[in-house]
Amino acid sequence: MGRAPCCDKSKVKRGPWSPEEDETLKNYVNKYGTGGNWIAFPHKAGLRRCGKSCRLRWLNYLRPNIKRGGFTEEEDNIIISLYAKIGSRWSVIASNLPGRTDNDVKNYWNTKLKKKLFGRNRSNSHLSTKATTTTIDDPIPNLNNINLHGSSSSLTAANDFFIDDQLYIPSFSTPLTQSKLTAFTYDSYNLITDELHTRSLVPGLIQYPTPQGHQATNSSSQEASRTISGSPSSSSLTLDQKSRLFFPFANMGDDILLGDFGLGFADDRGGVGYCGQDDDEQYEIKHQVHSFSRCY
DNA sequence: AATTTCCACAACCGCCTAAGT
DNA sequence: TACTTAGGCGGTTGTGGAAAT
Repeated sequence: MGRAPCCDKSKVKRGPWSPEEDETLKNYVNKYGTGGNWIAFPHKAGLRRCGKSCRLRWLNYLRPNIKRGGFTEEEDNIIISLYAKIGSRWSVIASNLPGRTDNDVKNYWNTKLKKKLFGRNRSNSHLSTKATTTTIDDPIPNLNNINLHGSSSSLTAANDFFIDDQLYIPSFSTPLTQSKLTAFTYDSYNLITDELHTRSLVPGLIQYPTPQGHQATNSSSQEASRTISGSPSSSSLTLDQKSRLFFPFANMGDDILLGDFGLGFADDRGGVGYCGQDDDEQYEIKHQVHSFSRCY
């Protein structure tokens, strides 16, 4: 049995708010406040609306100091950076943007910013835009929703997808509108790196492998369940090498977004350092990092 | 000019969580 | 401790206007 509805849908008005309703809501809140009970609010204020609807209308449009439209470059960068770190937690992202609401930020991301970054347009709008699906045109997937499987033993085609038990790299052609993700397994690690280095196929990312059999110590069972197998030995790697991600074609100073990990920048060798203080922490972080994106 | 398609965004739905009892 | 409930949140849908055909 489902949850009881918060109000009788047949007795409340739905759809767009009229100026009169807005005025009634505003006047009541200005006089008496919200009363701390949105469910009882519409009755007290004389509105034939669901309490949730009143709350949303007030929070997103009628309360003072709401900014509408006209996102600045700086706001764009904050959204992009936070999205890469925490995914689609719009309320958290919005809390970092004074005057912006979660709904506004979410709509802005879905309709403009994502396209601005990844170049979706009418000609390719057939590509999925479902937020719960990680698609080839969305190089910063929501890590909470990733549940994609597939295997590939060699450099894959762009549409061959990945995730569990595999490392993968995003690759970029120029311009960014051609961005795509390319997956590879540990088994194909050498092949990939050789391809990247010798043929300069695409600007991309190389991640050093974790030692064979190493498992994340993360308490999350989802993360910990990602057992790495078949990885080449890393005994020849120095700690410095192990602690870096390599963007062999990045320019020094390039900003690079690491999904679920944060913002880094390429050093003079195109490397991006981990934040981890010790081996275990670095490996733990490594297991959490599943997406990468150049930030333009 | 009429129709269709696309886009932006307001609003809704349903799930989760914290607080109250 | 278990249950109820309102608030909060993210995903999705509906709608009006703009653009394309």
